[in-house]
Amino acid sequence: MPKRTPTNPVRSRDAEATRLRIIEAVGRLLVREGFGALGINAVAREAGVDKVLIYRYFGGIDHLLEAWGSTSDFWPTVAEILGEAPESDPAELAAGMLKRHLQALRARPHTLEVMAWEAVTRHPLTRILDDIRETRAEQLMMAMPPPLRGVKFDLPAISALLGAGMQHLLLRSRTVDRFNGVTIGSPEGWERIEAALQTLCRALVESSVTPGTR
Amino acid sequence: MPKRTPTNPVRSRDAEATRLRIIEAVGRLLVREGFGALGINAVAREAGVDKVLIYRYFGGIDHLLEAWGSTSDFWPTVAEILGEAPESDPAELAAGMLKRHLQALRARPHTLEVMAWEAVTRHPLTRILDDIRETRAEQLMMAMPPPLRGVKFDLPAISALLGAGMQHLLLRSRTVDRFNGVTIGSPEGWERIEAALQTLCRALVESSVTPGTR
DNA sequence: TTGACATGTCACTGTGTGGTGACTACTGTC
DNA sequence: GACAGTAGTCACCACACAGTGACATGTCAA
Repeated sequence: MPKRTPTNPVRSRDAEATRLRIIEAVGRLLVREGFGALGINAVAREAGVDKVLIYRYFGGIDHLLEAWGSTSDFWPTVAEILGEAPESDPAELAAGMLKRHLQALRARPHTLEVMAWEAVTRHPLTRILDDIRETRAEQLMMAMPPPLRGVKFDLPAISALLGAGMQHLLLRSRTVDRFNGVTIGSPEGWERIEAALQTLCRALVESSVTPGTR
Repeated sequence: MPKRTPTNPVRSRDAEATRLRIIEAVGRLLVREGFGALGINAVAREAGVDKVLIYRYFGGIDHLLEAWGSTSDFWPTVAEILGEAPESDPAELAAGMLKRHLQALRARPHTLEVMAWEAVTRHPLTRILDDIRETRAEQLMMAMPPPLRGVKFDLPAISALLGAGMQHLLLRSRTVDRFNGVTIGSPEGWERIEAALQTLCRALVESSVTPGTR
């Protein structure tokens, strides 16, 4: 039996650094090519690491993604965009959320790019985002003044609308998809979304977001 | 050399019907699973046809998609949504386009689902949609009253914004992507989009779209 | 120094994919 | 009926992928 000797030089031998390199490779890959390009081989190539190490350290692409999700600054940014401290006035609130969206969009387009990919592909990570959305929606709902609380002013719908951007609602309309009791695709679902969109727009118009203002 | 005899029964022997079955399979697959699931093998499976026939009849997946695009009712619907006959009043126009979007969304969710997929994946078919958008944008631009024509009221940006939905802009922001002279991702690109969005919202608010009205 | 363990490398399997060549069987024309 | 052309079937190739087993080597403690 021939003795096998590695042709490539053995690398750094620093497990923690290697883990980090892998996770960072996930982020780069995700931002550059989206979830579709995410695979064991691709991540291994991007990180300059043998794919066996990915299996050994993370146990597979799903766990690797979870690790990325819990270490990267992606989810906190999402939470921030979705609205950490809701204002009391619904008009201000809607306008504020949209403003945050636009600001984040301008400052960190990669983040929302990944958010959109997530919404489109309905990746397992979607569950995490859904949880964040739901929590934020409840917070916002509770922050409403009593006459508006959850009756006509459809806060969950607005939150969903802004949460991952319109595309989330546009894309998943076919499947029976539920968000905070709104069945996306049903007539009353669309009516609620229409109403929410209108309210949002009114708030935006009345807000301080004007052209040319930075 | 052993004589080869087909184990499966030979099928209908109707080329036109087979072509149609293949094209219809593309539509079903696209609606059900999106562009990501679209492949020679998948289409062949869906159509119940040997993939060799796809190569022979269409010459590959790209040409097959073009054939689907030119025979299905997808693109006419897109053109309709993007606005066939622009109104003269910009507020009416923006509101009308958004109303058409919402109506189409409610009536035919599959169509916009495919549109969104197209926007996300930047599939070769995107070129076709871009052409439609550009044409519509020029039409709308020309239909503007003189004081508004192409100065502050950013019609191409609005058209793009509504064209494939917000997701188009959200997703492709990272790459240097040009639409009607607006470099998506550049500061002035975002400012124009912001302004366009605000104008759109004002138009929507002033339009006849009110909650509960059908 | 020696041994255990962790870290990294290589080789391999199985599966799915896009794509092509070669075969069989049907159909219409002369 | 013989023939050509077309429709359909099968077998195969090269490639990329996810996943696993086995080997080599560095590190650290006893």
